[in-house]
Amino acid sequence: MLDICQYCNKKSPATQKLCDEDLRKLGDSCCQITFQKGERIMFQDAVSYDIVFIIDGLVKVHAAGPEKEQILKIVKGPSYIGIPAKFGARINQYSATCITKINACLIGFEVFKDFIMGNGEFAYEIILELCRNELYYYKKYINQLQKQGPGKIAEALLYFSDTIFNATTFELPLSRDELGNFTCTSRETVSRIFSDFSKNKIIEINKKDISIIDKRKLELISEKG
DNA sequence: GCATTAACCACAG
DNA sequence: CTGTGGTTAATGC
Repeated sequence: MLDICQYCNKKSPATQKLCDEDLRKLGDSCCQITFQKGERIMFQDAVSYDIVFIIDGLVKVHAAGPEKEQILKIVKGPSYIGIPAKFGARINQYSATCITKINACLIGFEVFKDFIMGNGEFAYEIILELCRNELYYYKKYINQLQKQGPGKIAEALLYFSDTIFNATTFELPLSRDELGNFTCTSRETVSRIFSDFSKNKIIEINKKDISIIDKRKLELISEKG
């Protein structure tokens, strides 16, 4: 039982920097859980307890706005999701819901903090992940403010293709409504742009199965907004 | 003015 | 939940 983390072959880049003793300490505070699709793993407005590490699977990070729930990010494991929650505030500022079945580790905050305090390499890996996140948000911020519909959708499709699935063919993990929310347009706009892209042979789409046919064109649309 | 873009509404499948 | 059509409002020639 104490060795669960030592022999785990799904360590994050940060935990790979831990020595055996620390891994044993981590094992004591860590518990691995499977969540089913649709289950919520973090609740906005609840007290945050643990750092959540997604081993595999897709998670939707979202928060309540004045009118509706806003999808902030789609996260693919391996990735931490509870770090800003726990370090930034006592109360969760966002929720996280599983899009697919996922495996996750819940890590005790104190232990996690001890590693950051005591292990520079561990801390460095965590900072790397947080910085990449921040840069991603900068980019998404500009995308959403300055691009028109087709640019936003193209951007999202490329994101799924390049970052999430590493494939030109994939199953869209969101409904049209959710994709509209994620890209800051409406579900109707998503529908129209999809059929438009399809007519112009940029993508092939059948329900949620998407194939990117003309990636160049998609990149062009995304760049030009 | 006129064209473009996209949200909102409504209705059908 | 989706796709489509009409309407409306904002914005830019």
